Amino acid sequence: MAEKAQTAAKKSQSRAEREADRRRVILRAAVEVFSRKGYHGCRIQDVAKEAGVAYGLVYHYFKNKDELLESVFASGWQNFLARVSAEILADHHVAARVRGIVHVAFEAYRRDPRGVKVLILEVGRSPAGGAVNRGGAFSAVILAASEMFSEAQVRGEIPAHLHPTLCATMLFGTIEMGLTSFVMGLLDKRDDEAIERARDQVAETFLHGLTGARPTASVQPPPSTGRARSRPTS
Amino acid sequence: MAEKAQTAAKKSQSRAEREADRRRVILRAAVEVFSRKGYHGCRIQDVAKEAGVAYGLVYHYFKNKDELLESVFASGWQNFLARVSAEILADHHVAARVRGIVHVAFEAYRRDPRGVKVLILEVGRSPAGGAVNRGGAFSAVILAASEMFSEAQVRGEIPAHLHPTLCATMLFGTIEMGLTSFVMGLLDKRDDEAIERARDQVAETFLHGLTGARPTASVQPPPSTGRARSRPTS
Amino acid sequence: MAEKAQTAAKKSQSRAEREADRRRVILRAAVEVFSRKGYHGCRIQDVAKEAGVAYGLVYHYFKNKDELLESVFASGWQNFLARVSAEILADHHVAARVRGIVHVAFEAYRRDPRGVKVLILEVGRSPAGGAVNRGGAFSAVILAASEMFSEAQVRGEIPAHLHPTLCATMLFGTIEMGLTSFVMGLLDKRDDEAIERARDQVAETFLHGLTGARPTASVQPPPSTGRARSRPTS
Amino acid sequence: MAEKAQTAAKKSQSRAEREADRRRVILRAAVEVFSRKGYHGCRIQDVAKEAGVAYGLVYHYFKNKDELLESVFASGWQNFLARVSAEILADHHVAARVRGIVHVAFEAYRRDPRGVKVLILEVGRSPAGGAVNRGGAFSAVILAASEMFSEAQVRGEIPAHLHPTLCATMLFGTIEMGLTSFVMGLLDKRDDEAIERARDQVAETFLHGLTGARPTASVQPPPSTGRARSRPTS
DNA sequence: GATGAATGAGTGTTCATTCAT
DNA sequence: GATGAATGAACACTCATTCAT
Repeated sequence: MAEKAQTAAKKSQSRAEREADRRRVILRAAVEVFSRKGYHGCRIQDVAKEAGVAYGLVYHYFKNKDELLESVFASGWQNFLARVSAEILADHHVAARVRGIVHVAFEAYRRDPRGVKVLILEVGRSPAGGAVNRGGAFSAVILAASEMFSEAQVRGEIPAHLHPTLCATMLFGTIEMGLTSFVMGLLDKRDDEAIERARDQVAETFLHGLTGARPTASVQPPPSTGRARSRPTS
Repeated sequence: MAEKAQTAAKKSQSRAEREADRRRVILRAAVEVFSRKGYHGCRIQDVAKEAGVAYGLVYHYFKNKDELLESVFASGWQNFLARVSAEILADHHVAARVRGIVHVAFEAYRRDPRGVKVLILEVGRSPAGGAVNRGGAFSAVILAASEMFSEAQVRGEIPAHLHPTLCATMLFGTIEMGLTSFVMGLLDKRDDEAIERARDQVAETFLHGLTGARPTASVQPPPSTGRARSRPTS
Repeated sequence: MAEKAQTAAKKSQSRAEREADRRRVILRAAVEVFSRKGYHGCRIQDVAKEAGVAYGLVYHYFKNKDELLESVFASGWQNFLARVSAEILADHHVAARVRGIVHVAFEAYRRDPRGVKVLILEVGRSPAGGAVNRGGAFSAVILAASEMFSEAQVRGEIPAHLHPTLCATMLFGTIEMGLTSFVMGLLDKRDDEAIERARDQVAETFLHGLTGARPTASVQPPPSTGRARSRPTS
Repeated sequence: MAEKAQTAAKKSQSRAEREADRRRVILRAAVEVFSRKGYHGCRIQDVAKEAGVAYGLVYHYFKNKDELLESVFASGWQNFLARVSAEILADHHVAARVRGIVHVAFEAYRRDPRGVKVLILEVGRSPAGGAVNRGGAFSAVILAASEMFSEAQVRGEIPAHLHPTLCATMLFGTIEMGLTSFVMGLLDKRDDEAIERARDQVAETFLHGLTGARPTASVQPPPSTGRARSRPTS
């Protein structure tokens, strides 16, 4: 009887949780496979094999291939988006906020290079109007960052003649290409310290320019709190 | 007589030239279609229709779809590569050279936005090891730029602690995202002046940073010669 | 109850067996279609339609068209090969063995004229180095038969000046053309007795020559055992 | 003027003759290519390249690919057919006539192995009703030979119980497979003496059987005339 | 829910044939 | 006549999606 109860408990717990697990496993596999072969270069079969589940099961959890990619994107992006938004909305000098954003991006890469690769290579570049409506989400960050820069101009933190949107895209462009250096093997992706140094260089160069960039203490405090004070601004 | 001359002219371009034309027409059509629907989203049929030629003719000039994309890339990239290389190898202060590179990139965009779009969205981001071995060509520019920055460090033009390769990728990342702003409609792609302003902002921000960017005279001389003097450096 | 049993039976053959059935159905359809239109003259679609399955299913069971033909060949040939080999290796006078081989061939034809037709017309004659490596299997029989004749020479059963390999090819050539007479409609393929007479004539003519051929009792015992005794040799 | 006349003469001669030459060159190339890759395995392009003429020229001389094959067949077969018919119609003992037929076949092979290969592998085996209506021509020989054997039965030269048509097909089957031994590399195709020995064995075995075959003088007189007398008849 | 066989529309590619020069 | 670019129908093969078990 106890056994039965336990089994029941186990199963009742499973019902909801085990399914969520399955879903996560498949999503994870999709990230792996997408990052290896690209969205168009892989078949559902590959994802299923990678996840260790049956072919058709993928369709139990995801309506179709596009939705799978969108889910990959959503699950990866949401997290990133939330963190970046937090940095953007923080009430710091724009330099600190830029540093925070860069920090978040590189931290995401350190934790999940594959996932970042897919976000960068697959989702980030699908042709406009493509299946994955990433434009919206991506634009959202850009817009938020634009407003941040706009606000910074009002505060007199950055020159008024700069186009805020362009500042925003440039920021993410610099970050992205910095990460792409690792993704494409131009820099050693397993060297944590190199990642940190790259992060600092990206932030400082973006802020002070190639000619005015200054070295920073290589180890930064975690991006959560009190950063603004601990990092000297401009 | 004029008629005869014309006929002669027409015939003189007959064989070889007209074929080269056809090839160019198809290549051009491929750029159009790729830029609209992406490489995977379009069929050879679409390219043929766009070019106004028969289905099979595409295969007369290109071995297969992959080679078509590669040719699109090659024909677009070569030009760009040559111009960028010229800037990189110019014997100017690094700031002037950076401005030159940015100039070339935006000029390319102004002349052929579609082509740049394809280069950026399709070729530039195909998964490593993909059919289009763009890695080589792309890496080549990065390396050349890296050396430029390395040299600039020796000359004391930029700080020694910066990683030259990272500088290079950041530069192209900034440029690319600056262009992507237009490609994705974040900025108005038909406003030539906006393009020029964006160009200047990209260059100046990259050189002097967000905080130190200064306005520039909006009209720049062509990137070929005498730029170093006419543009105040750092 | 009977119903239940039937259902059970149906289910007991479920997984593996039903798939093997499908495979066999497709293979059979391929034989039909190949025999009607030839390998090059038929499309996968035809095979699918003949088999009553969906287009893509053919590719579920066979890697491609070539493999399909090869499978047709293998499945048809293996059986025949085994039977012929048994005759070749039997410890009888060479005349008995020759009769056995002829018997096997004609029997195969009687059972499955279509299959034999495909073997003869399609597989047997594909250009050397073709997709279907039938050469190996075919050569194997020839070689085995050659050795049989060689051995017969040692035993003094046939003249020493004959080239054993040539004897072997001649034997199969005679058989094949004998069958081809039916395949091509020179003789009536539905007349079982005609088939038997032809079989005997082939064997006797091969053994004793055109000039020395003698009539044989038209009905032969099955080729398995005791033949050597029941049939007078040379 | 003389020059002109000569040129004219040259050209007037050419007009008809040079075209016939071209035609022959293409036909010859077709034989080559068919023998190498088979009818279905080669493209018109291959034939043109082999012949050293332009792509489209093939279509000036032959209506289409099928007609090309048919012409190959016709040009090769006609010759053979005529010679075989001559042998069949000769007023000799059937044994002499059989020897003559075998002789003709092997002679054809010695002169043009490639051509024979094509006749055997391609034309001889296309599915009934195929593009190449070889059936008619082939059947014609078979029928003629059948009548020969029929007549021989009336004369008492061979047993009455044999089916004349089957005798005919067997004869050609034996010959064909004998030649196939060379075509497929089972015997050395460059050894002229081996070819002669094979020829004799084929004839003698067919006539007197495996058990009754007797050696023959290896060198035979040319197959044209007076053979009947010079070759001892059974 | 889990499985993988079954389906069939879609598409790259080939190649016989035509035609303008 | 000679050339080879142009045409487009035909077909093998893929793979997302469905469905019976």
